[in-house]
Formats: sequence, structure tokens, C-alpha cells
Amino acid sequence: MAVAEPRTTTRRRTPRVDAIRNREAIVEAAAEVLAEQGAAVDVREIARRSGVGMGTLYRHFPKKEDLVHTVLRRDFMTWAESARQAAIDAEDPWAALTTFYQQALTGYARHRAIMENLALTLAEPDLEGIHQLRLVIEQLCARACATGLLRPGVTTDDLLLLLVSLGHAVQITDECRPRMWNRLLHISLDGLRADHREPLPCDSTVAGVSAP
Amino acid sequence: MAVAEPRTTTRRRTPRVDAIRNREAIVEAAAEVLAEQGAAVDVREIARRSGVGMGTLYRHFPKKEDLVHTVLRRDFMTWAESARQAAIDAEDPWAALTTFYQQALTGYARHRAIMENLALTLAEPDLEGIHQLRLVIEQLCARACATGLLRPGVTTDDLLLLLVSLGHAVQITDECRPRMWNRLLHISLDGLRADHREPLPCDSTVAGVSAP
DNA sequence: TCCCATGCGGAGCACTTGCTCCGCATAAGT
DNA sequence: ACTTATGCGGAGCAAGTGCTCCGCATGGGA
Repeated sequence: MAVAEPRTTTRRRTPRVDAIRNREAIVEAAAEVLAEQGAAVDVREIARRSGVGMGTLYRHFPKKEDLVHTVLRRDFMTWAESARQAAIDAEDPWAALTTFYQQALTGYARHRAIMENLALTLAEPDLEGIHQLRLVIEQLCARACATGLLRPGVTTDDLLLLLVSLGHAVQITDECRPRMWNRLLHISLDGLRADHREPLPCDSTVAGVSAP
Repeated sequence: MAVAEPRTTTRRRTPRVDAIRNREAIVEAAAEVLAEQGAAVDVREIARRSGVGMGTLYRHFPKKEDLVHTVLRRDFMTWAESARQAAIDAEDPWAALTTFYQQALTGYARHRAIMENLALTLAEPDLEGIHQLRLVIEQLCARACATGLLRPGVTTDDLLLLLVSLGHAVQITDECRPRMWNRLLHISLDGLRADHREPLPCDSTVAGVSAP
């Protein structure tokens, strides 16, 4: 069964080399453009930058969404990987947490398409890379919590929402007031420390608002 | 000179009543739609809701931008006014600050067009309403600072950026995790209190990673 | 070298959206 | 009632964008 027919129905198993090259060029160009301009970009711009025609682009990625997802999965994976590494290298749990935010906000908050989709970490982390990132933050949270440095009751979702929130602040201030967000980060991190009088409101951690 | 010509060139000083009615209907409908869907909405939708034709809409507001600005000015003014009132009513400066954030995030973070434009408070507060809102926050900041409750070095811009940042968090979590942002607000407000060891980084540098 | 399955390019279609144009309706002054 | 400046409606234009179609080029097996 697994024997390939010799001549009549020669199914090619591997794509042609130019097709592979083109596919990579498309992803590369798309990554650039998505980082710069977000997912609302014109598909023609991606085709232009990758030196490829529309037909080629749409054969490799039948929907714009397919291309966007491919790129986002790749970039989120890269991010998660580097974040995990940085977290491992860090001396103590608290340093790991602060370093993570610093790195994330310095390096990835400029990636517009990533920031646009980061909110999905909270709703539906279906994209593989997003899930990986979530796992890293979960670990950071657990470690900082275990050492008693993190304010009791702070959850992974809190840290994620803070990331999304600050990511937006970075995008807003990036051009007109560079690194102004750094002050906000300090403020938020201090609010995350354990030395506070009152506990956090457990408002609706689990969709809490009482049902009608 | 100021005498109006009697019949040949009767310049009407006041517009026709139906024109006034239409204009108001347009603004009303636009305010609704902009709050729900943001400024990227189709102009036809506004015309439809206000029961008016495209021609009418574009005579009153030659550019879509004109209509949007008119609505935003109105809504920002309303917001600033109610915020000012609430701040005056508050018992102490800190309560005024927390109440402001609560009210802003509960009531105005759902206004999509307002949130989209709130970032302008930091860059170019040319819209009159935005400037008014900035003044309110300036007062809140000054009062809380004077009583020593606010962390030294915190500026009006910090409070504004926090507002923008949290506003985004509200929009993100509004549907899937209602009021989850409340926890983030508590964290941030605690970070704003005066009882912290280290001072805030004075804007740029700090941030560890050395400049080239 | 020859052949053809596989892949390529980009004009063009379908739809959206900001804005205009112009024939028709009517408020309001006489 | 009559007139007309003022205002109205909505079809339609122009530009942008996702996606398709089809004639042509070519990698790679023989």
C-alpha cells in the first residue's frame, strides 16, 4: 500500500524548492509587516515585500487569517521560549517576574499584531504559542507566590491582564513619551508585592458576579 | 452697516427648525453608535439611526471627522463635569481619587470612541473636553499629593496613563470576565500609595538594560 | 533533452466605506 | 396662497481590500 506508483500517478511527496522558498519569504515578510502595522494591513503589501504574486500567497495561505495565525504562532512561540529562558536564568522569583515584564514591554509591546491578539490569552488561548506564554506566566506566578513575595490572591490572569494593559500603555506612549510606561510598571509591580494591608477583592475571579 | 437688507438679499440668520432638529438627531445617533462601536463605524449606520439621508448628514458635518469631534467634545465635557462634581463631593483626597477611577472605568471605559481617543490626553489635548478632563485629574493629583497620601513623584501624566491603560483592560475583559479589571485597579492604586521604599524612576533610564 | 504536474503572477471581481451630486420638498416671509 | 431660499434623500462615484481565475513558466523526473 505504501509503495508509490512508478509513473502513471506520480504523487509528489515534497513540494518544489521554489514553492518552499516562496512560502518562507511570505512568512518572513508577513512577520515584519504584522509587527509594524498590525493585522489590519493590506495583503498586497505582504505580497510586495516578499516579492511574490497574490496567487502564490493565496495558494500557500487560502485565507489571510491563515497567514496571520501562522506568523502569530511562530512569534508567540519565540517570545514564550525567550521568556522561559530568562525566567530560568533569573536569580530569585521576584527578579524573574520584573525581568519578564521589562523584556516583554521593551521587546514585544511594539509588535502590533501580537499586542492585538494578546487579549486572547484571557478569553480563548487556542493559538499554541499563546498557550505556551500563558504557561510561562503561570510558572512565574507560582514561584513568586511560593516565596511569599507576591501579594496573596494574585492569579495568573491578573498578571496577564496587567501585561495586556501595560502593553497598550507602551504602544500609546512609545512615540510621544518614550519609556514613560516604565513608571507605571514600577507602580504596578509595587502593588503586586505582598506588603499590603487589605486583600484583593475576589470580585469575579471565577465569573463571580452573582447570577440574576 | 449692521442694517439687514429688507428683501433682495434676505440672509437668514437662524437655520430652519427642521435643520436644527435633524442636526440634533444626527449627533444623538452618532453618540450612541460611537459609544457602541468606536469611530470606525460606517457613516450610513449613523444616518440610518438618525432617520436622515446622507446628504443631510454631510451638509451638517462635511467630514466624518467633524461629526466625531463634535460628539467626542460633548461626551468628554460631560465626563469631565461629572468627574469634577464627584471629586468635590468626596470626603478625602484619596477617596476622591479611587472614586474617580471607579466611576471612569465603570461608566466610560465602555465608550469605545472615548477610549480610542483618551490617549490624546497625553500627546495633544487639543479637544476642549479632553483638556477639561485633564484639569480634573490634575486637581485630584495635587490634592492627594498635598496630603502626603500619594506616592512622591507621581504626576498627572502617570494618572492619565494609568487611566488609559486600565480603560483598555476593561474593554478586554468586559465580555469574558466582567469586573476582573477591579483587581488590577486595586493593585495599581496600592502601588500609588505613599508607603513604598524606592522612589519612582524619573522617566527614562533605570530600566536596567544599558543604553548603547 | 523533453514533458507535464506543479507552481506562479497579477488583472480583475465583489464588497465596504467615505463622500458627492442633483432633482425634489418645504419652512417661512409676504 | 404664492414664492423661493433653504434643506432633504439616496443613488452613485472613487478608493481600498479580501480573494479568485486562468494563461504562462518551470522544477525535476524520464
